[in-house]
Amino acid sequence: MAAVTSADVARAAGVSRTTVSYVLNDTPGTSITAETRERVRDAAARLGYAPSAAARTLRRGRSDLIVCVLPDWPTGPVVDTLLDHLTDVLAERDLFVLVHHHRDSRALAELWRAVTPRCVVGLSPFTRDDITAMEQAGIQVVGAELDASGFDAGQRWLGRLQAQRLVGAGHRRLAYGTSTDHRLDGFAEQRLHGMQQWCEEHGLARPVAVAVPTDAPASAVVGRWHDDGVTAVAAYNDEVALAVLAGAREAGLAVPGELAVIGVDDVPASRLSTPPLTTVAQPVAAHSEHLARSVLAALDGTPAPAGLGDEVRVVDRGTV
Amino acid sequence: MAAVTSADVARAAGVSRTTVSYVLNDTPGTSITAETRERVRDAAARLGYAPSAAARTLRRGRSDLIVCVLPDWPTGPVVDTLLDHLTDVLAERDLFVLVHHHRDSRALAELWRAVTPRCVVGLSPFTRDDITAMEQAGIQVVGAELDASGFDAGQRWLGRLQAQRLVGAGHRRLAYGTSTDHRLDGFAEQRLHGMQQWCEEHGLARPVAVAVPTDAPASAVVGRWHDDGVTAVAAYNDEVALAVLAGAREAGLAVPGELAVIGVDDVPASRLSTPPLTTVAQPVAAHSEHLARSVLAALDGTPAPAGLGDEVRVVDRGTV
DNA sequence: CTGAAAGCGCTTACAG
DNA sequence: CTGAAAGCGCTTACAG
Repeated sequence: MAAVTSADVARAAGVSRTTVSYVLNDTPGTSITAETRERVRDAAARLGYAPSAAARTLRRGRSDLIVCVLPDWPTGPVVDTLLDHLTDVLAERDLFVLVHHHRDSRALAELWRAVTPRCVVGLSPFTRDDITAMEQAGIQVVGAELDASGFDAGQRWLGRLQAQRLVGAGHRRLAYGTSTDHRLDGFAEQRLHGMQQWCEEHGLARPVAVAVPTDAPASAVVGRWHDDGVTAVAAYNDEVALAVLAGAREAGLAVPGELAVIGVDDVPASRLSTPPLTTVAQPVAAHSEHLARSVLAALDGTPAPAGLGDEVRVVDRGTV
Repeated sequence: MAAVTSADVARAAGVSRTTVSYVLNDTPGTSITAETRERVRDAAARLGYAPSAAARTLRRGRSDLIVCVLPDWPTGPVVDTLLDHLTDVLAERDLFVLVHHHRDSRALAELWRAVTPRCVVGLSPFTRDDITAMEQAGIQVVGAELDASGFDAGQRWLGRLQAQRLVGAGHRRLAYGTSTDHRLDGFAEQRLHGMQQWCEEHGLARPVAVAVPTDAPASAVVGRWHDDGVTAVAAYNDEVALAVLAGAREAGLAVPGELAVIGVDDVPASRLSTPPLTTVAQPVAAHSEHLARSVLAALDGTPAPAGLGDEVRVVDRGTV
């Protein structure tokens, strides 16, 4: 509640606001007596001076803030890693990362009335309108692929890889187990799509998606798959895969003998099931590095780094 | 990069900046011609005018931003729920929530040079210094218990409850399985402490904590416990409990016959193990509500809501 | 080596 | 019903 300004500090130290600013910002090229410096610092500390971020930002014409926009996904270790790395890298330039959990309730544009960051980083593609609004507000935009196509391709690749692995193990009749969390529909669609593409290219029947609740063993779904002659399931993620696995156990189906299962994410729990889960691991470290480099490139006006290779890999364990 | 200001809009619309501000902010009590209003809005849209958040904040003397400080914990569904609810509640007052992932690398105080929110919400207790710095910067502070004592008591309660449940099932020799993730040490200590307190109060041997890696079945640890005569394990959380469970299976110990296990969190995966995991569920909805109310109270200057009751409860399933 | 002054872009009494 | 002017708190040429 204080509201101590640089003028108060100046008065208390018996100098001008100019000097206060120079001292407190360590402005180079100004030689101010050690004694004066100390007087200023003392006064600032004594009064509990905290410069106004708004005034600073207004005057300098740019902010030291980077906002990272998180889509409406469940957060977890992957996003954590991304964010931590970004924060570390940007800390070296005295920049701060703040995270916005974007929900559809309010347009993103509203946010820029409350804060104008130097740069906005998106983890999923922005809409054209959002991009326009940010650019007009003088905000740099960095997206994991601004057009959705690269982003989607990455997702499809996961599905392709799952299909490939399953069929490589001799399966011909595949099913897809998707999540009941609708926030993930966009991903699930692309991953399923990739799997279907791959199957089509290899002359296999088109796999169908079934929603698998993850709050209980999915024995009913598993039973139906078995009745339909399905011998292998690609799951949207490890959580779904684990529910399928538990369902198979309840239904008395041998894994991988009677039903093969492959997940995505390589979460810690995937090593704990019996048998341990075969899954597809996403290259989190590479993604983090790429994102950080992209932001730096945008900030420096240098060309964006090349797109990420498809460094996704299958972690072979016991369910395929 | 544009840099369209309200002056540009005023010029384009043939009015003063005053009028632009009135129209664009729907300032009540000003009767401006419908025709003028339209001219202003048109000009703003045509030029892509985005008001400067910094100038707005500086002039009005307060920001529409709330920063939520997240300690260095792994994020997950619980934190998500908290944040989403807070964002929803504050959206009704045209306030925005931004999240700061706090890492020890930089002092929190540095952040207030880049942004000055109206209010900061902490999910874990702040240090005295941090609180002072925020108050001096004119920022309101809301903490889940500003002094750590209430916070710690809640954690200890979890440990007490686990002990109580285990002993209620007839066990006399208990062990504690803690996490290897050191970010959680603070919690783990308190939870263990609570369990030890309870045991002491009931004349039982003091349980010892053992770190349980969660990236593989914990058969070695389980074997040692068994050799020591331990018949029941309280786990730091479900992830640890699941590793213990998998270890018991590998070691050929019957659960709960030869080894009882109880977790904390009630994560989805806890329903999928065999047997399904007995665990302690934290009242996330109640916590969210309480946090949101606390922030509102701070904003309105009304008294803070009463502390949260200990609405933690045991979810009985198959491992005790 | 230090200070007086301008100006960042907005909002809001105050005049007319 | 609309505009000219002040001022939020800072930084930074510019003078001295």
